[in-house]
Amino acid sequence: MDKIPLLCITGPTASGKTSLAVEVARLLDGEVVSCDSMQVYEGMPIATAQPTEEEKCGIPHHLIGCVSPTIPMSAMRYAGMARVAIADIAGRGKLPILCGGTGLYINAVVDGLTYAPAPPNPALRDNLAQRLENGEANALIEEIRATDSQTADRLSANDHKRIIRALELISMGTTVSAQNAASQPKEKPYRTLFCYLFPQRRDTLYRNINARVGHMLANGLIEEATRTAEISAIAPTAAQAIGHKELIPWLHGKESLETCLEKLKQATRNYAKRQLSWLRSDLRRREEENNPLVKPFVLYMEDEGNAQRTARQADAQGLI
RNA sequence: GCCUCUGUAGCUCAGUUGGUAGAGCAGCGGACUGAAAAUCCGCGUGUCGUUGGUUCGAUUCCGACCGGAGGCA
Repeated sequence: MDKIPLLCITGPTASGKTSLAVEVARLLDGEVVSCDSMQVYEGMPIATAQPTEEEKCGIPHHLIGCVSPTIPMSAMRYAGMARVAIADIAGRGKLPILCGGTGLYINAVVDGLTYAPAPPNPALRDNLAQRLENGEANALIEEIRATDSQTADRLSANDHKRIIRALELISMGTTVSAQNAASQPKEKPYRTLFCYLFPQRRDTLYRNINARVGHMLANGLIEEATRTAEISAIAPTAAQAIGHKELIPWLHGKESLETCLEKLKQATRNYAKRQLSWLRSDLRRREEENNPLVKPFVLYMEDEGNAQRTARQADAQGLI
């Protein structure tokens, strides 16, 4: 049976993924599935730069603003939702276009990662966090080493999050290494054309980011942040979004608005750099893997006609 | 005009009891498999404001000058 064709568009924030996806969707009769850990949440459309109706140009978009911020999202939960959306779009004879900048979520979908039955365990996490506070990091790493030396070797004593997750898996009778080894399916779930949208120059990207913060401000970022600040039940996951948390010192009168906006821009630049680091390594890996079911290619932000180029690639790949 | 403080990495500042210097942030590179817009790792040569003097040797001590902050007039 033939695999569902999938076009994937990724790149750092403010690289122009959204408009590229819409243009390509119009050329190829597609629908967009957002792959963004924060755009899925409702109530924060400005900070997370969700596409507006005008930007969507009538193209249906999925998995945007559809989850309550009180729910903690995860790569696994997201992947499940995305698979349903992709199957639905393809079932209607349209081309699914996975578009977003959350690399881990993209891989969960494109590579069809599977997960051991080891859901987050809040009580255990609290307990371990407490022990880490008490400076037991090295002891905990030794605990990990007993069953999974490979992971223990790679962990830094400061990487509390990963130490906790490793022990969480062990408490469920598995390990990070075992989980990772088992997660790769024999075959990729889709026939994917994988587009990386990269900046040719870093300062162009940073200029876009700075400008975007200006637009957010003009479009009501402050009102949105104020509203979020009043929601006490917001999950820790959604609370991590860049855009609101940076304004809190100003809302509390501790910092000038100007300072907070600078911080916001800076946090976004730092984030974009991390994305680039992930994406470059992801591209390298896919090129080496040379899997016939996942074809990577690179586009540059500054180039004109990227949509046409993508459409031609999709055609050549038999995606349409 | 006088007095005091101050001038060290892109920014904020440490420091050298005289042997040419180091943190945080920024920036750059990397990692990342049920929190990922999160989390973690690595990378620090800069006329130590300028200019004279003392000294084997000054960014460090002394003088002058220039810039900044404050105080007294």
